[in-house]
Amino acid sequence: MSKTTFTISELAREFDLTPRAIRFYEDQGLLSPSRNGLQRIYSKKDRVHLKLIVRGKRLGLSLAESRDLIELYDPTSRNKKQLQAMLDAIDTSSTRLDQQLKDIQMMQDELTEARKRCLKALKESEN
Amino acid sequence: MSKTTFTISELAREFDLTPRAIRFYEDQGLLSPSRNGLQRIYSKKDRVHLKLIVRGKRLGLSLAESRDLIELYDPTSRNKKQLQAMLDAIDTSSTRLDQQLKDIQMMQDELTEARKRCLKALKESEN
DNA sequence: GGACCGCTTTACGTTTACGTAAAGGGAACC
DNA sequence: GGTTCCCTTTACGTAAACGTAAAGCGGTCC
Repeated sequence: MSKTTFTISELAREFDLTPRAIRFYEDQGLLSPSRNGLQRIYSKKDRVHLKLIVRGKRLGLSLAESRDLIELYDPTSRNKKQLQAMLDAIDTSSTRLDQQLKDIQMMQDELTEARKRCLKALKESEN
Repeated sequence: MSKTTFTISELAREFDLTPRAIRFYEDQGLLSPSRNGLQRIYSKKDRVHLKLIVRGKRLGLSLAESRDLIELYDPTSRNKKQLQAMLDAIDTSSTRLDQQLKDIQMMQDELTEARKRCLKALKESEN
């Protein structure tokens, strides 16, 4: 049976963050751990949220944007208007990801060229 | 014959930036326009640099990181050690882009699932 | 020659995402 | 009961990336 709760330092180690950062995410409404006295107790759900946060960070999302994405996770107890707004948000996110995909492709191409030039310069310096 | 020089507001419009931002990039060493008196005159090369900057921004790069990438463009007048450092930097960048590619793939998958759940909730609300 | 326009510099302000003390709670070990 | 951990709160500090006045230069249109 796998672990179901985590301390702040466990999660900090796992995701290479500081406890300070994790508390800050809670402050910004991205996490909501339960408590044992003063100590925070993180659930599997919190861990999933953290995973989304660090992934978002690698893609340049702000914490506010990651929070919005996290909130897209659960469509229950929403009215029709809210559901339509969710669909729009999903489309916007997806469009952005498509653009990032193109950007990555172009950057990779340019890096490949840069590498070629670099190797050429290395060869020419060895004469 | 295509345009070879640009004013700051032309580039600002083209890349959807403010003149203030463009001047800031120069301040940080990413651009080096020539001058006509006080006025800045941007070359095609500057424009290419700007394009790299905004692309980097979309991928979450800092200006310092974009500046490093821009400097990878020209391997001339570098010694062997510098060329080796350039190759390492290229590898590091490429690895990061690979990770971002995976992140995008996962996010797209999750968005697809979120959309499904959303549509399902919409249907169920229409009974 | 005055008004406007676009560009300039200088400089202080702002947001985001934490870092970094400082001071304390609580359980565990000796 | 003292020390050691690991956690906590409060609060001020900081780096990055600009925003935002304020004040001035230089050409041009009327």
